[in-house]
Amino acid sequence: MSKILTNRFFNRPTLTVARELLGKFLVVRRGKKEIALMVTEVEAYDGHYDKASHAHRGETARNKVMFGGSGVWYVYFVYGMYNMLNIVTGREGFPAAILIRGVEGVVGPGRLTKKLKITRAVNGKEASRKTGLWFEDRGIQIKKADIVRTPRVGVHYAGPVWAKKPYRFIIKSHQ
DNA sequence: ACGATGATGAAC
DNA sequence: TTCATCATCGTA
Repeated sequence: MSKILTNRFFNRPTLTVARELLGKFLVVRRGKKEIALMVTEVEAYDGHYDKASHAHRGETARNKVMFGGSGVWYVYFVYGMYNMLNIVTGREGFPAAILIRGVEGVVGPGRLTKKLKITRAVNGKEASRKTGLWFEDRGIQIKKADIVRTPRVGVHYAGPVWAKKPYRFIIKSHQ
């Protein structure tokens, strides 16, 4: 039995959602087929005060969906090559999102979007069946003891404090 | 260790 | 309008 995750799930503290997103399934529909892969690695970007977050310098054309309601995709293009897939969390007006860094069999945020053909076309759209890209709870529970937390990757610019925050969550058996 | 490759945002 | 930077990855 599987349940589609909605605003109800994402409209909570970002770190809580990040931890609970491990073990859930990212589902992408292509034609008649649905591909479901378990989420194994994520990173939280939490609030305008988070110096590693795009939202730290205020709202811009790129990051505006982070400031909106939760349960919405935030996809941006970086390094001239890669789309990064995020899901917006927290209440409207509070800029936060979770970067999906890895799913079963695909490690790395750039590889993930490339392999699943996820582009900025879904930016600002709801994570739902209608969009063709969503999350499901398929009953798998990841125990706290089976989760590793580390600093986030590639955020040296955030300064010593924020670069070291343990906002990256990985399923131990997938690290 | 480094280059690919282009959008972004801040400075000018 | 220019310019440094970038929530990365493949090749070496």
